[in-house]
Amino acid sequence: MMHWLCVLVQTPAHASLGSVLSYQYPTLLAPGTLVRVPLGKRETLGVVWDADAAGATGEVDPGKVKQIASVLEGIAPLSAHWQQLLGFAAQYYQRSVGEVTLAALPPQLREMSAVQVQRRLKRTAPTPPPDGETALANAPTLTAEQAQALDQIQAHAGPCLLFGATGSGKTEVYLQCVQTLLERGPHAQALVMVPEINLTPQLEQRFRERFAPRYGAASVVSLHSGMTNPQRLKNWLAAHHGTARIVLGTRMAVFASMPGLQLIVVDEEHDPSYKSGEGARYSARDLAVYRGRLENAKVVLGSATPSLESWHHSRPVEEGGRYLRLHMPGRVGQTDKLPLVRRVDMNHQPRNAVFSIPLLEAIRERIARGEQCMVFLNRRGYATVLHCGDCGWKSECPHCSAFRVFHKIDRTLRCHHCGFTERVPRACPACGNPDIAPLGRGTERLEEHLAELLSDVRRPNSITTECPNGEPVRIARIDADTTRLKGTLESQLAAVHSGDVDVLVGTQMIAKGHDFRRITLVAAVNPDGALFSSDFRAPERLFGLLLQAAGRAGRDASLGDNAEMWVQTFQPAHPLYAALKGHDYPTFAQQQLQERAQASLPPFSAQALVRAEAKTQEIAHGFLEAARNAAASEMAHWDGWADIVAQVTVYPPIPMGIQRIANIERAQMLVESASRNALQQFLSGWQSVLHTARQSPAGKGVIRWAVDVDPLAI
DNA sequence: AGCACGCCGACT
DNA sequence: GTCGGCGTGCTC
Repeated sequence: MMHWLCVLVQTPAHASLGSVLSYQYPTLLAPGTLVRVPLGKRETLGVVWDADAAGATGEVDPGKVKQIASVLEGIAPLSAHWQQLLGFAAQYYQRSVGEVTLAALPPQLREMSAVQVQRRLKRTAPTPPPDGETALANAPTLTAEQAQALDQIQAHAGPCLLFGATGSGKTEVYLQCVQTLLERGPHAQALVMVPEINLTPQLEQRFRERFAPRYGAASVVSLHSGMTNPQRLKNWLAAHHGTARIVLGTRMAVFASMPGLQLIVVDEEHDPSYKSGEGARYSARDLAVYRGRLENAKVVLGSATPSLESWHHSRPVEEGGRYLRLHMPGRVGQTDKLPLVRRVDMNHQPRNAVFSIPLLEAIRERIARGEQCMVFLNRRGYATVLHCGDCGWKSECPHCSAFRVFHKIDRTLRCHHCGFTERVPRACPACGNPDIAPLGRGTERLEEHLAELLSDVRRPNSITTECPNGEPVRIARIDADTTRLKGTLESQLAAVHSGDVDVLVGTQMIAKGHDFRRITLVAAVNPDGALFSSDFRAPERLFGLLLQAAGRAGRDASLGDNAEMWVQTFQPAHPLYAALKGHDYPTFAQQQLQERAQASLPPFSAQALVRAEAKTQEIAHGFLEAARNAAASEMAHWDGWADIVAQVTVYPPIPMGIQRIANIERAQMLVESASRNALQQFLSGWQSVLHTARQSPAGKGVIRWAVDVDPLAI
């Protein structure tokens, strides 16, 4: 007697073949069992999802149903909760459940036969028994504020938003939260997520120091895409089998199989890195909240500048809030004084000045005192564009609708979108004028400019004396260009820590996570751009970035009293800067939420985006337009769909911000609804319409299309 | 997505 | 005469 089973396989989202296939096996396999199945001419990894209903009702040709080739013995079936999480993610983000599920498993598992898996499992040394007797590494005593936050987290059933200023000691709260939880039972597990791979090593070190003495070195593992496939498999298995008690990782870790999961921490929850940009465009933060409710695990979202979504969800319960908001305004073990925010009105500065006179003066003073400064500019390279004054030529990228950036260091013009790189022409390629000039400035030019401005300044002899020792000022630059090689970021950061650097110039890269103890001045040279961006989330990001940057200043108590954050702006009266001056996120958030409510923007509405790529803008537009029309003309007449379609607005397609990248034209179309539920239902029905449109003449020439639910950038 | 089959140009 | 280009079509 053969049992029929539903098995998930990895099929692309838009393939005509579904991702849930029927197979046979002599014995009934538990849902969640990993198997190898024949698919076409090859054999592939599959996940048993269910007993086969389609087979039972005769929807598939019985003659076509093949047999499961082998079972991956030794790997326990994935839990029902895990299946539910992946089912939800697939449905919510409009992808096939097979694609999402197989993508959530370690890549190496997909390439291993049952025998190889068996060998691999045997090779894994039996984990050393946890020595429950050894004392934990000394945990610092919590401040009253931290202790209170911890108590409330323990007592509260739903998700918590830990709103804590930079330096308020959020990580210590996470650590102790994890600690209490691990002591609750020998199988309890915690998941801690951070936005970037860069941040995992220091986090791992901190958790290891605290927990390895008691629970063993194997109790803490990381999961992120920077690891080798064998490492990832090893750590995934450790999480799946429960030997790893603490899993640290980036957004992908939200899918880690953790049978004893009891706590999920999402640090820097506002960070856009939690939103995946390809495949299923999931938000690991949102899935963490879903998963927490599903598995009855505690969820802690932490940030000094929460996303407006989370802030809104943590409004008082009486107003409908669903998260508990916990405020930690103080800075631990440091000066209580927050850096003073100073706005420089650039309208009253010499025209085209990059550094205002007072800012430059302030930087000089700091250097003379042996303190460090940090200067931000969110644009790498030397100049944003090369320009010919005679004929008006500009360094456009031939493959993209964007300018190539001038990199002086290797004298190249580089497109930051497609990577196309050429040597800088000697003369204007259009008219031969040898006098082509750089326009706009990036970090490279800023570094050079600053070096000129500070060429007369000499470093002090040591930190303690103010006598110049004759050495010129040292300026370092950290951005994606200087850290391309692995390990360079670490060595550059070390140079800053050791005090070898007086001024650090960089992109937002330097604002995140790193504690520079001797930096007392942080300056944003030209942050105004985000105030006038068409992206309604730009102010939120800017505020977060500036506040985070301000937090880099004065982390050393002995120097903290004069820590300053400088903002050069042409809009000194802008409410964003006013709120920044008061380090007042709540006021800023309230202003923003008011604007969003008035404009019916998220979180007061739900959005999705359909993006299409094609050889021409007309094709991309045509496809989107066809799908849009079909929503109004066809879907509205489907039985019972009129109401749903009526609750949803599909806006006309528009070219994307950067229309063309690497010779591919891109267009997008916004879908909006006051009801998240209606939007969800609409999208699930619309999926087939989009498929049809892709097949129809209008879809001819479309290279790719994708739905992005809850998009971060529009 | 893989991996076939399938029909037209330059090589031992 | 074959090796090989990537165009369309199928996979429980």
